Amino acid sequence: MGSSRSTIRDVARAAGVSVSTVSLVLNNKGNVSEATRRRVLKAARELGYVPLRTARDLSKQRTGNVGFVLREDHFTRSEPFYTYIFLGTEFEARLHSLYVLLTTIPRDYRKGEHTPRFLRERSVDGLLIAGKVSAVFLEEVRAMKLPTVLIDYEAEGFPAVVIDNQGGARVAVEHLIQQGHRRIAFIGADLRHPSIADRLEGYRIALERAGLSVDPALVLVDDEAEPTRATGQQLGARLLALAERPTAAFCANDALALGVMETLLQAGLRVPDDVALVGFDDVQGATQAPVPLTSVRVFKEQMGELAMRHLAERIGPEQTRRPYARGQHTIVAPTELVVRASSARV
Amino acid sequence: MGSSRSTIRDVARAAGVSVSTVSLVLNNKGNVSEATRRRVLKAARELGYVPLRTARDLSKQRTGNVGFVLREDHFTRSEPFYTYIFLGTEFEARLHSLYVLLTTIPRDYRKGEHTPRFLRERSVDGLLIAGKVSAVFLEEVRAMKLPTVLIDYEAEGFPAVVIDNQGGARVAVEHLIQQGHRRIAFIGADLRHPSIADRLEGYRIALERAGLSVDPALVLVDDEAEPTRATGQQLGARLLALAERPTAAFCANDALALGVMETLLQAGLRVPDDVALVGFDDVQGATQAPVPLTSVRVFKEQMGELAMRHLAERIGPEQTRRPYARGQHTIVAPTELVVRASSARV
DNA sequence: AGTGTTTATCAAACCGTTTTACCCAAGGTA
DNA sequence: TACCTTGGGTAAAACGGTTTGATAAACACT
Repeated sequence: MGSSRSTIRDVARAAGVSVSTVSLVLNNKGNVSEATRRRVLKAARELGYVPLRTARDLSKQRTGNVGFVLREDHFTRSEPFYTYIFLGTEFEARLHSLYVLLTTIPRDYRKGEHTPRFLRERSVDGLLIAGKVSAVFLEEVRAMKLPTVLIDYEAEGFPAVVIDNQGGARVAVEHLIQQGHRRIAFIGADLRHPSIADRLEGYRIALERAGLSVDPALVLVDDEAEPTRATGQQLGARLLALAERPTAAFCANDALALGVMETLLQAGLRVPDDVALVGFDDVQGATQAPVPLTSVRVFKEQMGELAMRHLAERIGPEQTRRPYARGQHTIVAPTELVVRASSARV
Repeated sequence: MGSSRSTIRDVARAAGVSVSTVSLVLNNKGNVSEATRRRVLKAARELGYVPLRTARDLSKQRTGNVGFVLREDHFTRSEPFYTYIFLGTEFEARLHSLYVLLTTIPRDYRKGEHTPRFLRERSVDGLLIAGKVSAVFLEEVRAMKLPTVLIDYEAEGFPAVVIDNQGGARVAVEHLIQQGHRRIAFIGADLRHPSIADRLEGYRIALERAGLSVDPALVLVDDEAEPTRATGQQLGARLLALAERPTAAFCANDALALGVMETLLQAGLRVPDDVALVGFDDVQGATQAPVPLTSVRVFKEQMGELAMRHLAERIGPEQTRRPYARGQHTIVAPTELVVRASSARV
């Protein structure tokens, strides 16, 4: 009936050694003869021994948890972008024997009021923050001196894992150029968001490298709007109204691109024949669009993995916490262009 | 500089009492005079004392965690149904001082291979399972004798929190009847899914109560398909082909309803004038449909809360674990009809 | 005054690990 | 032979709480 789980003492008794020896074996530490090591491992296996986390963590002076924070509106939006990132962190966490505590914070974060519980209770060894969050929150985190890694966002003093926005955009636009396009529009929203600004920069670089000039009239941006489908529809209308219409458009994200596409199709234009379109993010809806959308794919799980790995390195084991090495701070996750019908050869 | 966090001993010293007394005060236990109680609380506050979770949990012989398991494809689908449920559990967990460990399992779960880590390591006190999962997994869980609550799914021997599918469907159909409709179709998919079967049953009951007979020709079901938008489009076509067309349709979920709507509109019919539509779930897309969709709203966060509360009761404190009381097992979460344009008065 | 009962408090044991400091025997060196 | 090392092992001290059992003081009742 040996119902309740077995402890390290049981293993020690079964193997005929001391508790400390068992611990040493199980943690690959100290000098243990091959013979004893085997006896211990055998006993542990036979008893189905699994160390108790709470005991181990208490002893090791750590919590064994990391927090994953993102804005609620980001988490619940229909494109599961951050959900995939979370899954990536969860996957990598296993390799470091960490548990991930996921929590959301409101868009308009107020200090004490919304502080995640695990921060108040100090029951995480490190923190992952996904997406743009309130500066107030970042301040609070900074003050806690907790190892932290940002994902898909950047802020002074924090290491981060970000999309290669500029590179991805460049490749996308180079693709359009290669398809023979010369008049290529940029469709964007709020440029204060670093990702969008970087994508615009990638657009510029691609044009310049190809010896094409950047026509300001073709940079269609609504600086007050979010990069949504609705915004895309409006910008699509502006594109239609242009005196000299471009033959292609690179959109800062897929939502915008799908909005533009909708407007164009409704106006009777054809994609890609009249206007070719390329988006960014490769969301689920990209394949199901009326004209499947060429887009820049982002490896979301991979970003989560990279962030978690980086965080785990910072956390331990054994105050390995190296001094901040400026420049090694930001990890850039690669992208990939996925070509579909919306940019087929002219 | 008192850098490292303060312990219960610091508080005891500051308040001039023993460690045990501090513990008693902080847990509202035993007899403590009002004077000492205040001294202790004051000291704790001034030192910013927060009990260390690992220590507390080790001592209390619990882990302080509960697991939240759902299928990966459910988690990452674009309608954030389970995401909201998760948020509900997270919210309620705070009240019980529990942490929620979220993990996904694959659709085709294989025993040892995919077992969630926290189950192997036995580092949860209880388990929440959301949505349909592999029977193999449920077996494994059953064998662990871990307090468990299912959400939006049912299985023999497990308590569950489920949507009031039948009641919600009934109210939806009663609404259509009240609008003057007499020929009302049912649109559904795989009836093996209990929710869909229950919604069909609610449809039947509403008709019968109103003295209307159930016309088998109006029950449009594709038993081999998933309840998706695409399926809705096909069923919409079948509806159009009907000799005597119904004036309204109740759809087993919003995805189906939106598919039907698309087909109807493309065929030149008008909603609700020619055919009124009602869905179920009240997904995000319901408001943004060409004709905003009347739907049965499900309180997802609330379902999460209910499940977590129930689980917390089962877990403890103090072996409160009452013997299973059959009948108290299933908690039915209420629904609410949200009327929009798709079912406006005829 | 003596005897139970209740109230308020505390010392010590305990939870299951890791880690430290120490020990002993064997081998190597001067 | 006397004196280090070193390899292999252990007992005991953390880690920071909770809970139990004992105790002293205050109170109530004959």
